[in-house]
Amino acid sequence: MSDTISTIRSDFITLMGQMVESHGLSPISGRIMGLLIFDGEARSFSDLATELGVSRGSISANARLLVARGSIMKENRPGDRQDYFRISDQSFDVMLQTLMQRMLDMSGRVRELSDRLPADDAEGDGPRRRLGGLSQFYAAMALGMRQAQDHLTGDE
Amino acid sequence: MSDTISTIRSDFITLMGQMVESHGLSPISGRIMGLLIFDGEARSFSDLATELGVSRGSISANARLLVARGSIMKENRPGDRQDYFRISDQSFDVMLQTLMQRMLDMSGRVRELSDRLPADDAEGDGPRRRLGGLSQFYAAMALGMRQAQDHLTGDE
DNA sequence: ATTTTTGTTCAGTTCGAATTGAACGCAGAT
DNA sequence: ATCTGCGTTCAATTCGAACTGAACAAAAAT
Repeated sequence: MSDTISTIRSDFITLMGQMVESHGLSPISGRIMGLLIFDGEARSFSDLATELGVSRGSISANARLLVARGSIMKENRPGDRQDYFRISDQSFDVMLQTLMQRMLDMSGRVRELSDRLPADDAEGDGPRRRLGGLSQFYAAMALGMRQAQDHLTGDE
Repeated sequence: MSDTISTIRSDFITLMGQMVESHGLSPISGRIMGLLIFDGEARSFSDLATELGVSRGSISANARLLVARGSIMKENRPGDRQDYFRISDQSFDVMLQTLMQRMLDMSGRVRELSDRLPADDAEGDGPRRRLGGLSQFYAAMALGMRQAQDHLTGDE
């Protein structure tokens, strides 16, 4: 079988590169996260560029973004000028939080519009009600994610 | 104030064009849905092209996709060869279902990889555990969306 | 028969996000 | 002082998804 650990590792990194697009991140950001999740320990800036086969410029930009989000952490070691990165304990939570925030934003924006609409005429059915429904939809999604969050942090 | 209904309608359509990107749809698909949600009633193929200011080719492709997803419905009227479209009652549910399915897929794909990994050595901490955690993460997201679904269909 | 209306198809174009790569500044080593 | 290694920056490039628009087929109207 070709099921060596390094094959799985490589597959996982590729998979992460694809999956994170639904989180609004670039492929390289996903692959960085994938590599750091798999390895667990801290890896150097150069390692990332070499192992992922991408330019240092890309590592710089993407790593900075991931650090800002709280998905990964930058470490600096005395006597070593290289930057090291490791996956953050909250990396999953950050993903969840980000998605949840986006849902709340959408809910709010739709609610703003629906609130400016005059009351629907006749028996309930009108634009205001429909937009209100969409706003509720996003609010329910956000709530569902909060429950997912509770579920994940609860039994640990 | 410039808060005429048509302004709000236009803003909502624009907003939908932006929001649906997180659902993996194109801007035009979102604007079609936005227009149909706002108006509630059925609109003709030509109306959509004219009001949204896009090519008929785009309407054709995007409307077909939305019909296939179950987000909108095509109507044909006797003695009128135009196609009419209206928002589907399940349009919100389809969005939810789609996202939930994606989460389940991700959970499964990560699980596949983690299952091929040898048991972690030492005290629990290893790649297998971390990938397992990610798989659980996506599973929890899917569960959260099911709860959102229940929440939405429950109190109506 | 011819013209018009309607939706589909697909080759070409547009557009922007992602990535590259070279220039740069900084800091330690020689 | 010079050189080397490290990370940042930004102009240029790549690449693909989204969109266009013209050609087309089908069906009704003239």
